[in-house]
Amino acid sequence: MFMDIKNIMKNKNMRFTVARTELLEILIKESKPVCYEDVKHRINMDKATFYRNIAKFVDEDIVNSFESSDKKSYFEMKVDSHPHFICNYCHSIKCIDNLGSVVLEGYEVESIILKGKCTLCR
Amino acid sequence: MFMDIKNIMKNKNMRFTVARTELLEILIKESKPVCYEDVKHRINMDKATFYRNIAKFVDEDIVNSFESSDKKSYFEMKVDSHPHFICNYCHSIKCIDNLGSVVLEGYEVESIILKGKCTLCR
DNA sequence: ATCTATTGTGCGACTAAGTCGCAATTAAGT
DNA sequence: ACTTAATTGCGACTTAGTCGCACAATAGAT
Ligand SMILES: [Mn+2]
Ligand SMILES: [Mn+2]
Ligand SMILES: [Zn+2]
Ligand SMILES: [Zn+2]
Repeated sequence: MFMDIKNIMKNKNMRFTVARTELLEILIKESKPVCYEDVKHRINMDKATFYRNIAKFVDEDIVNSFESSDKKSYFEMKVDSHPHFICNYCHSIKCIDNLGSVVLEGYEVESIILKGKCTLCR
Repeated sequence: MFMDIKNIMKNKNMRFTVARTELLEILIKESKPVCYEDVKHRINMDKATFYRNIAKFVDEDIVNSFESSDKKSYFEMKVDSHPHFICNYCHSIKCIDNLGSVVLEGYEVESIILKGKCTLCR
């Protein structure tokens, strides 16, 4: 795992730093998308450092991002890309595995977000 | 149309005001989701007035809302609800009509957002 | 038509997510 | 070890959206 991150960095021509290692470790371990607040709660990382590294990860296709109904951005590793359900009422985010593939002529669909009322809220 | 808005307000037990009429007229005429900036560009309406009225419309199920990749909220009349495609690169929003219905067991899906690369950006 | 209770509007101050410039630090190749 | 370019952390800044409050407008009663 430690070695994995070092290799990812090498492949993407990015320097192997403590901040990036800690951030990627959280993203890899976590099974849900995380926001800056989530990361800050676990490790000491500056806002700017977080957002700049995340932007680079997104740029390098390592990480996916989307905006939730709580007006914050959430981030997740891009491996095993899947849809997400966001509750408009409690703002919880659920990863969805059992949804047929959605194809849209002319567009390159990178992520799918379903919004509505979750199991607990209805 | 003018009468329609008055009736909507009556049915929802909301006062019939100039601000609400102007805002609903824009939402009804517009064929794309709009943000505050879009509305401000067309009429003189205070931010607080806009967001408070929009929140009420959303609450009363007249209007749908979602967050775009430009970190702004967009709003659209709830009639003829349909999915939207948001480009992660140019942040354009397209209304999608030709997509099969998505059903998710246990959840009440209110809106569907597809994100990715639009026709122009790829 | 006027009066009154209640709701809506506009303004300015505020909040909070995210960005930017800059000086200090660190990674990585020689 | 040395050098150079990339990265980090800090504080200032930007901007979408919220809040409190004084004033204005609505809708119903008289
Ligand atoms: Mn997920
Ligand atoms: Mn639409
Ligand atoms: Zn919920
Ligand atoms: Zn585009």
